[in-house]
Amino acid sequence: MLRGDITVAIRNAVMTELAEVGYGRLSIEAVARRAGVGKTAIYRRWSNKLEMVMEIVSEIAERKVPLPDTGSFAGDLQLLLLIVSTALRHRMASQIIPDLMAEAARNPQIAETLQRALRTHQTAVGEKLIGQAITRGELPRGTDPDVAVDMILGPLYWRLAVARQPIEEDYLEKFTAAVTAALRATA
Amino acid sequence: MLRGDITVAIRNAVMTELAEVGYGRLSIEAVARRAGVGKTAIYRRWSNKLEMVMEIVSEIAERKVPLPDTGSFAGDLQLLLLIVSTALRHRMASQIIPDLMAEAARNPQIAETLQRALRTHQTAVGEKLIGQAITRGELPRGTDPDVAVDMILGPLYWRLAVARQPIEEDYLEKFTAAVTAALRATA
DNA sequence: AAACGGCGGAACGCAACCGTTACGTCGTAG
DNA sequence: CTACGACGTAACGGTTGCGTTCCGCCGTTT
Repeated sequence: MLRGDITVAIRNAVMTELAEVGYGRLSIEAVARRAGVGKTAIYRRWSNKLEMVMEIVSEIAERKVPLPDTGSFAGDLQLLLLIVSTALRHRMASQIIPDLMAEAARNPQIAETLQRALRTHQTAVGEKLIGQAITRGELPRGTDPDVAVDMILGPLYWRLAVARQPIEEDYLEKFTAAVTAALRATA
Repeated sequence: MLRGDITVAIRNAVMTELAEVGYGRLSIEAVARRAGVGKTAIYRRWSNKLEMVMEIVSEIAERKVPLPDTGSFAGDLQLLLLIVSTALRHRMASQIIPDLMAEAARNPQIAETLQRALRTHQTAVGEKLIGQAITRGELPRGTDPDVAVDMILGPLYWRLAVARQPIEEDYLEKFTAAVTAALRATA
């Protein structure tokens, strides 16, 4: 029986190492070193760097995020923005996600794993959010959830993970107003 | 005198290699191999992998892009979207940019180089675009160019470089309408 | 008490790169 | 015609990582 505490130590080490040096330069030896573990313990669990990283990352990525339902679209939206922006501010997310995204452009297996994890949540959240708003009459019936998701997550991701600019206090409010107006116009 | 054709061959090799394996795994030997050149030719020009990549990338990144002025905001916007989306569809851009972005989270020098190249263009385009529209009376005076840039580039980058979904015909139109509505609401 | 199995540690042969050096070739400037 | 300098090739010693193997330790199970 594989020891659970060792597995946990390895998982943590992989995530830390991933944030620090990225997938490309992540080495099994460094993971073992950081976890305070023999290489054998790792190879007893996974046979590859790729397999190891994918198993660990997708396990984390598939944790369900509770969908907001505050009673109004503006409330839902602001809460969602808050959740996403908080998540993206964390070092783990803001370093690991872009890194794996870049890697996904090269490795189909990474791409598939990531896309599944990401798109599943994405469309789920988008459709629920937009659906609720339409039911409430806050958005026109023809609103495109696809465009909506892009208009919501895109700027946030851009600003936090790409441009790496801070989000000031009034930004989220302006942004909420902008997105609401934008979505009404897509119908 | 260093031979120009050799320099060109190296530059091309670096870009190709960068797209193929990413910065983290890019090796001088591989660049030399691909360029059909000795390692000595490379070390005669740059002393580092970092220095080499930075010099080459920033040279390319700083090429000026003509700013659109079609006479109307909708026209400007649609042209800009077309330019950016075409650029991001190219393998070079869609692989190298996210890769360097991810790397920038770790390496301050890469971050600084990239940010300068990116933000310079970004704010220039944004301010010109928004400024023109305000002058024409198409957008209210208080329109925030900062938010505007995020609302324009964010979704595009997200969709093309992150989610890697195609952009259908009617998407750009819907998107143009959405952005226009969004910006009117940020004042 | 004995057997089992996961563990860390150490070492294996192999491969890739690093950054540097020495050498011989070849085109061009003087 | 000569001298220079950029070039490719090859090799250097050193480092890092791969994936594997063997060992001895130790807690659990039986």
